[in-house]
Amino acid sequence: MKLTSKGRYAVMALVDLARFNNLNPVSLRDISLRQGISLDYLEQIFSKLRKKEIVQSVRGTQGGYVLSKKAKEIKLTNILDAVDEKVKTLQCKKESKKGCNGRSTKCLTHNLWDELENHINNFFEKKSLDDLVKDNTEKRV
Amino acid sequence: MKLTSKGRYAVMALVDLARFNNLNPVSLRDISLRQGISLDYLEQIFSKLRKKEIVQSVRGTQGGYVLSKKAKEIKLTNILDAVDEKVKTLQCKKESKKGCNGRSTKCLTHNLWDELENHINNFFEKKSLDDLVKDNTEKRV
DNA sequence: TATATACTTGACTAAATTAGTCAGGTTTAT
DNA sequence: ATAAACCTGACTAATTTAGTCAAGTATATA
Repeated sequence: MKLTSKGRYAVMALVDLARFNNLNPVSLRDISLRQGISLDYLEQIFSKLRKKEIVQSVRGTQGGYVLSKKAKEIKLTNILDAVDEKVKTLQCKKESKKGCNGRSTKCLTHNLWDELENHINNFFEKKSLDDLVKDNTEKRV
Repeated sequence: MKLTSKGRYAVMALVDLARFNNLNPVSLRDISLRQGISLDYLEQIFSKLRKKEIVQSVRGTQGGYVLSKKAKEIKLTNILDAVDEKVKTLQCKKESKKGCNGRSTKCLTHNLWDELENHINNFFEKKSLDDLVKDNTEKRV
């Protein structure tokens, strides 16, 4: 089980953005340089973040991205959701009709994966972008 | 982020095994049929479980597998560890020397992934095979 | 208004991982 | 003897990941 780069990058980029957000739009180029993430890849990621209204774009020179909401209101769930980085533990949900509907001996562990999903999502619900920025500034002070 | 089939199968198979463990060794063929998992794949999985001393094999006719310890003493961590289904959130740990050692602005989110790892592992530490078997028998009664 | 900066979009691809299959074994109860 | 069951290693198709590449559009500013 792993968290993929796309999800990590999205969070890293947004923390970076949030720290400079007060003043001007932040360009992907800057984020790319600071965080060491490919610019082209960042563009893909921000396209998704924009569609989910987590960031807003400002075109043209001196353009870039700004947060659509306050950092406190952006939860990790929102970010990871936006880039399709969901927690998937159950296969049987997809093919809902077959097996795993309580009758058969299959999916002895159905409840377990549900619990796990909740457990993880709970973590993501609690953490806001603001929490992460604070964690970081505290550490450097 | 997803839990792969190997991990799910390992847990499913062991819950199945644990339920019949009292009497005789349980053959992979039976587990394969009951849980709908390919026999060949189960053999790979059980090879790993055996190496980590979670199960013991009994060869020959009427052979199969038995738990090495009591179900209460087998935690989910142990199972998932055995089949290499660890929680991997951080890439930067691998290439330890580069970046992410506190100096650079990289890895603003380092602590976050650590926290997440702990959060998930905590869940796996608490759950024992016995818990899962009980959950299941309770449900059917 | 020319131009550089920066966002926008879609197609493409190499590498890695996953989820197995396949083909051969060896062991042992009956 | 023989069938049931474990044991091992090599192989592979499909999927996912982590990008790259190309060709734009929008706009601040000199």
